Amino acid sequence: MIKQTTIKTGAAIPNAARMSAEERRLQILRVAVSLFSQRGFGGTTTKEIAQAAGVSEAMVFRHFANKQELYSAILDHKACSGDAMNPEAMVAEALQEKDDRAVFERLALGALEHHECDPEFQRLLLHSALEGHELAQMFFEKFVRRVYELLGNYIAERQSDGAMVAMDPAIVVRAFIGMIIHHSLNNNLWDPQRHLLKISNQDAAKHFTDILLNGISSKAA
Amino acid sequence: MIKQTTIKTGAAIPNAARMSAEERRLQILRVAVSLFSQRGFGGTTTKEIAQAAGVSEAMVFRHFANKQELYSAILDHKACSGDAMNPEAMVAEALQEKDDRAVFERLALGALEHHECDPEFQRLLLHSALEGHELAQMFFEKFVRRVYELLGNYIAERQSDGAMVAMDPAIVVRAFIGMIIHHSLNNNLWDPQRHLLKISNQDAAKHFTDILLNGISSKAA
DNA sequence: GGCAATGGTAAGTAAGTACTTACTTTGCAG
DNA sequence: CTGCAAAGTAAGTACTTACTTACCATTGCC
Repeated sequence: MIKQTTIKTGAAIPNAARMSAEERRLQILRVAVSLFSQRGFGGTTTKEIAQAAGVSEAMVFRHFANKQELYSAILDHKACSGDAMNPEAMVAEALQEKDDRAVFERLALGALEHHECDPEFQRLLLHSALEGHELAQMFFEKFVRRVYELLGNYIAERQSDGAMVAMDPAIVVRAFIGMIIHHSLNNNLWDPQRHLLKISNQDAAKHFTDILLNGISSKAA
Repeated sequence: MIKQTTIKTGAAIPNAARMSAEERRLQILRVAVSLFSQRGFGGTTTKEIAQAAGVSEAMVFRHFANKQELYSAILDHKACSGDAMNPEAMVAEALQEKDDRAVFERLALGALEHHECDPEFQRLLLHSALEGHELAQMFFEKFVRRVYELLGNYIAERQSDGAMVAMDPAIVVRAFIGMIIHHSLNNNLWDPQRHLLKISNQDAAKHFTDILLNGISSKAA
């Protein structure tokens, strides 16, 4: 006869097994990511996090000293566990071969795919930027700045090659990043049903690159 | 002898005069705009709003039934009292004359200037979009959609004129709006010190239009 | 000058909020 | 089997929150 576990208290899932500390920590982190990205820091209560994780509130505070530390742990986790967080590696060979199209298109596609398969990240980042959290600033300094330098240097190089018209590279980078980020933001935040524009990431990356590299004016003009 | 008003209770400014209902309502609205744009809906307390307005909390609730209504009133006020909220009028003549440069540059400059002189608006809009407030959706439907249609139709027309290469107009619009919005967002949110890019609105509008219309590839290529 | 209407407040209340304490259960090494 | 550390909880605490009530003060009007 199987010894029925005494279910006095309502765990979220009846079969919810006892977890190791690390498992539980990660699980709390995961549900907190989801909640914070939906409602922001101020809009999410520790009680909700605990309920979503199927544990009591006390467990949240055993694993994280306070709400702020939980929030920081999340941003740390998200910002550092970067899969698509290494732009240099992503376009290294294209840079060497001076394959303009490959450089821009690959970067664009990388970003678009990343935002698509992890939409929470963008929301989380926006929330923390609006709330003035230091880690948003850190992400900006550590990642965005690098992309500006990487792309900016490449553009400067291609300009002196005579392959691109003279213009502050930073403006070009801003224009290109703007297309990509704004497109992701539309997909994730403003227009998730894609009423205004429904397009695959491949096509988006291709067309944004087309616009940047070739412009939309006809060659005949 | 001037009859000294009995200052028992601490109004923010000692000389704070008694206001008419409408004045007070607008004043509360103004300070609430500032606070909500800084901290968001959940992050702002009615007590803070009252203190910033130099009145008791009860006054806030005399003028607005509850916090949500105050928030709605703000978004209403911001979205409707549109000065730069009429894109059609802004570029009407340029559209008729088919002056591509004027159409895009004027629209860009209008948006950039608006975002610069009213940075709270962008923050407020982002907060409400993240929090899923219906008025963010409404703004999107009422304003953004109109810009897409306006610009999209114009681009389609110019394409059939043979003046622009064939490409889904919506993609072009998204690319262009992306440059502008993302630039404003950088200036207002991510990089207010302009470390990455310091440029006047005129130059930004001009260069973004350059990139969109002409592309950055040299004509010699 | 009296007096109603209106601008304004102090002091609540009930329901949260983040966070704690004191306690119970469970797996597992010896 | 046993004891003990670690996973877990119920029931708090001290404080804040949105919102209310019952009352005061100033103003313009007759």
